[in-house]
Amino acid sequence: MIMPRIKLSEVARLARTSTKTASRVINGDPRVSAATRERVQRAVTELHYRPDPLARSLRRGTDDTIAVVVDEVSDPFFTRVIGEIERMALDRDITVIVASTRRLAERERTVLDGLAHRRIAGLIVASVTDDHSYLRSAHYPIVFIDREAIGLEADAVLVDDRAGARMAVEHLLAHGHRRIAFVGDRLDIATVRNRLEGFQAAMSAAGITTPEEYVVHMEPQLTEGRHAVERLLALDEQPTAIFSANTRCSLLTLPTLHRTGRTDVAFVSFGDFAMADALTPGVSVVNHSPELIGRLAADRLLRRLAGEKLAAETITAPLEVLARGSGELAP
Amino acid sequence: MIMPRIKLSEVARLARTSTKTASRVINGDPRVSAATRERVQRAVTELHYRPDPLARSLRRGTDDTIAVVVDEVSDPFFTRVIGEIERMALDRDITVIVASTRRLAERERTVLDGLAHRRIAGLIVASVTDDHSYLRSAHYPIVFIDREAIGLEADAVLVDDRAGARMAVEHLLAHGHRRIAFVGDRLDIATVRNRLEGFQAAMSAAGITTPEEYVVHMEPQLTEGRHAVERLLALDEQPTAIFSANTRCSLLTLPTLHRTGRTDVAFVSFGDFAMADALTPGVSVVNHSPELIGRLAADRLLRRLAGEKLAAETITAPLEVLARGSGELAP
DNA sequence: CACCAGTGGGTAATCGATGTCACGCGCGTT
DNA sequence: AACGCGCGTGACATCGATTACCCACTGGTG
Repeated sequence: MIMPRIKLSEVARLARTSTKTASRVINGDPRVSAATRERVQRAVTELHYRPDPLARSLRRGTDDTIAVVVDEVSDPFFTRVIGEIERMALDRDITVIVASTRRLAERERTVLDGLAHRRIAGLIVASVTDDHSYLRSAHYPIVFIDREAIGLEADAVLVDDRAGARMAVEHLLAHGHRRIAFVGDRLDIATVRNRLEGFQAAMSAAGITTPEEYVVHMEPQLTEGRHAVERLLALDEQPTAIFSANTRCSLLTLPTLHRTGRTDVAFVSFGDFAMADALTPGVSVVNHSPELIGRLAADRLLRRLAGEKLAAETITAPLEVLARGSGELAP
Repeated sequence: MIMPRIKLSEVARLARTSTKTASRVINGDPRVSAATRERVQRAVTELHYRPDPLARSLRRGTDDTIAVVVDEVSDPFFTRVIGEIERMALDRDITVIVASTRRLAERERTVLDGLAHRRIAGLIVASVTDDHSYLRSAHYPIVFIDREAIGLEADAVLVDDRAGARMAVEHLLAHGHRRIAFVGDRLDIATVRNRLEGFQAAMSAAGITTPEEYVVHMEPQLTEGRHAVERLLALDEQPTAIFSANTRCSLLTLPTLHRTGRTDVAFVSFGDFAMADALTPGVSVVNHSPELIGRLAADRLLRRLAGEKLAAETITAPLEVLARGSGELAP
C-alpha cells in the first residue's frame, strides 16, 4: 500500500518515453498518440504510480487543499459545519486542514498568515476580527461563515443574527413574557453583538426597557458562566425567560437551571444541540442547520475552485423556531 | 500580510551572500560568521521572508503536518479528541489535516493511501479495519486511538472497553437489575465488539443469560435506531435497564426513551456527552475523557517527532462511573 | 521539388530550499 | 617553508513534476 515512492521518470522509463510525455498522459493532454498513451497508462497502473502532490504543488503554484478556520474545532456548531465541508471536499479528492483561532484576534492573524505561506487553494473562515482588508491580496478564494467579511468583497454564508434574535424574543413575548434576559459571551464577536442588537430591538419594539443586569456575559470559563446565571436568578426582579445567544452559552446555562431546579424559567437557544428535545422541558431553539451552512460554503468555494466566475455574494441560511416546551412556558 | 512571495535568493542577494549561506542562517547552522549572520537576519526581517513550507518539504522529504483520521469529524467523541490534538499541534507550529472514514473500511484505505503520498510527519488514527500490517512500511510514526493496532507494532491510546462495559453492568446489577439490554451499532468495529464482550462476560459472571433480543444493533440511520429501541421496549419480557455502547448510540436511544416517557428504564452510557447531567434523570455514564485521550496520543506522536526513541506502547486511559441518576434507578 | 503547417515527442529550465563538495584563507606544526 | 587543518563560503546538484521551447517527421501545396 505504501510503495517505495515511484517517480514519474520511472514510469517514463518503463513506457520507453520521456517524462514530459508521461506527464502529458497523466494530465490529459490530447497531443499524445494512442499507442504511447496506452503504454504510459499501463506503466502507471503497473507501478501504482501516483504523482507527488508536493512536487506538483510546488511547480504549479497551487495545492488541492482547503483550509477551514473556526473558533474552536470542538464547538458543537463548528464541528458540524466542518464535518459537512470535509465530506464535500473529500469526495473531490481535496484535503482539508483545520485550525482554530480560540476566538483570539491575534491568533487568527497568526493562523491566517501561516496559511498564506502554504499554497492553499481556498479558505473558509469564521473570523473573529473586524477588518479583513489585508486578505484582499490573497490569491485564493475565501468564503466567510457565520460572520461577514469587512473591508473585503467575498462570499459569505450567514444567518440573520438580528432576525433570529428577534424571532426568539417575539416568541417569548407571545407567550406572555416581559422580563426577558439575554445570555451571551464575548461582545467583541460580531455574531453575539448582532444577536444582542436583535434582542434589544425586539424588546424596544415591544416597549420594554431591559435592565442592565438582564444582559449577561459569560466568559468561556465554565465556573464564571455558572455564577453569572446564578446571579441572574438571584435578582429581586427575576427574569421569567432567558434568551441564549449561542449553543455554547446554552450548554453552560442549562445545566445550572436544571441543577438549581429552575426549569420554570422559559428558555430559547440560538442554535440547536444534541439532546435539546430530550430535556424536560424540551429546549426551544432558533434553528439554523450547521450542515446546511457548511454545504453552502463548501459549494461556493468548490465552484470557484472549479473555475466558475462568480460575483461575491452573501447567502443567508434560513432560520426557524423549533418549539419544544421551554420557550412556551408561561411567566 | 500576504506578501508577494519572497524567495530565499532575494534574501541572499540583499545580504550579499549565497542562498546556501542564507539557508544556513535560517536553519541555525553554527558555521556562519557573526557578521554574515547579522546581514542575513536583517535582510530576512526587512523582506518579511518566510521559507516556503512546500519547497522545504520537498527537499527535506518531510512535512510539519500530522494527519488525524477518525470515523466522523462530527462525532461528539472524536470532535473533542481532535480539538485537543489540534491545540497541542498548533502550539508547536504543526499543521493538522483531518479526514474521516465514515466507518467504511474501504474508505479508510483510500484515505490512508492518499495520505501516504503526502509527506505527513505523523498519523493519529481511529481505525475501523482489523489488519494494519500494510502500514508497517510507513515512514512516519503512527498512534492508534480508540482501537488498537493489529499486525503492527505501534503506540495506541485506548480505553479498556471490556472493563468499562463490565463496570457499567456491575453498576446496574448492584442496583438490582437483571434484565439488562445492550444497545450498540456496527459489530465489525472493535470498540463495540469489545464492549459487547465485556457486557456478556459481566452478565455470565452474574449467572444471567441474556436473551438474544436484548442485544440491539442500530445502524447509524436515525430512524432505524429509534425503531430498534421501540422494539426493545415492546418485548414481553422488557429489560429494566439499558447499557449503551457509545455516545452515538446514547444520542439515538435517549430521545426515544424520553419521547415515549420511558425514563423509568435505567440507563448507562459508555461515553459522556453534553447535557447528560441536565436530563431528568441525569444520565449515568462510564466516563473517559476525549481530551485526555487526544492529549496522550498527541504527546506520544509529538515526542516521536521530536526525535525521542520510544518503544511501542499501549496506553490505557482511565475510566470511571459517573452516577447521575439514570443508572441508579430501581428495576 | 522546396516549403509550410501540424502533430507527436524530447531536452532542459523551473518551482524554492537544502545537501554535497570543494575551495580559499589563516594559523599552527614539524 | 611546506603541510595540514578548520572554518566560512559558495557553485551546483537535487527533491519530483511541470512547462517553455525546440526538433523530427508527415503530407499537402505552389
